[in-house]
Amino acid sequence: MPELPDVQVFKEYLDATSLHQRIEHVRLGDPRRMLEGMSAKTVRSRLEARALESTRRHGKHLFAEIGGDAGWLVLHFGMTGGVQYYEGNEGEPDFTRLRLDFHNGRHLAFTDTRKLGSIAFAESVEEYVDAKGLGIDALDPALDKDAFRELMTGRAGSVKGALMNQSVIAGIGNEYSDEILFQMGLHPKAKLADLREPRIDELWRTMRRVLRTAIRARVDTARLPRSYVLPHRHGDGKCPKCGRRLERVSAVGRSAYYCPRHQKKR
DNA sequence: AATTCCTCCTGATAGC
DNA sequence: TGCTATCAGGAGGAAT
Repeated sequence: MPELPDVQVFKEYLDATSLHQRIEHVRLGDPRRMLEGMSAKTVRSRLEARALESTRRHGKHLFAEIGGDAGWLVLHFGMTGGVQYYEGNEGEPDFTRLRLDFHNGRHLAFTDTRKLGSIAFAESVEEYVDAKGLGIDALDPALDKDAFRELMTGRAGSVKGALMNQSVIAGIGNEYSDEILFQMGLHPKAKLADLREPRIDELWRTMRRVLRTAIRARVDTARLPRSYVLPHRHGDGKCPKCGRRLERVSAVGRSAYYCPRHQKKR
């Protein structure tokens, strides 16, 4: 669920709430395999008595720079992750997996109901991105039309599969790939090889437009343009263009929603 | 190289 | 009420 636009909103939320405050104490809440082998003690020692100084985002990963050249905290949100900054007397949110207690009595909670996210540390953003084999961020200015065309050329398989492949382009998941395909009029199983150059260019423009529009809407479905399928993407949702019932098909191991009238295989 | 299937996790929901 | 099955869909790994 948290895809590029959601994580961008989390980033801006951290920027507005959690920077430059001394971390007095760190608490972990049943993180189990979310620490990828790290001990709770390691997590505490890397954060306590320091502060978060800046943030970056790459694809679906959020990075927070730890003051004193102590590297970066890396958060991945899985399907149910989120962040919440709150006053001391409000009580910890449910499913808090990592909690930073700041000097000013406020707290930052990283919550994740299903624990499919992760907490890690990295020496630098580049080092982490490289180690994980992540592709270029979908909104990286360096991913221009030519670079995108190059990435999409010579690939077998579906458009959806390429968009969702984090080692090709980082940031797009099931929901936003559905929206991009809907805006393109492409079926979830449409093959990349069936797209000619002008359509690839259109895909690049559509991808960027959809992601930027979602960020501008603060990922609030009520604020998305009327022409977007995202708010209708569920069991008995209707196509915003024609009112027809959306269909569901399994594609790239996920449930893809699409309008059978507007989305074709090529 | 790409896709399918399985696993990790938990909560919401539907059906009996 | 309570049990069971299914779905949500990020990502890694194995099999195809």
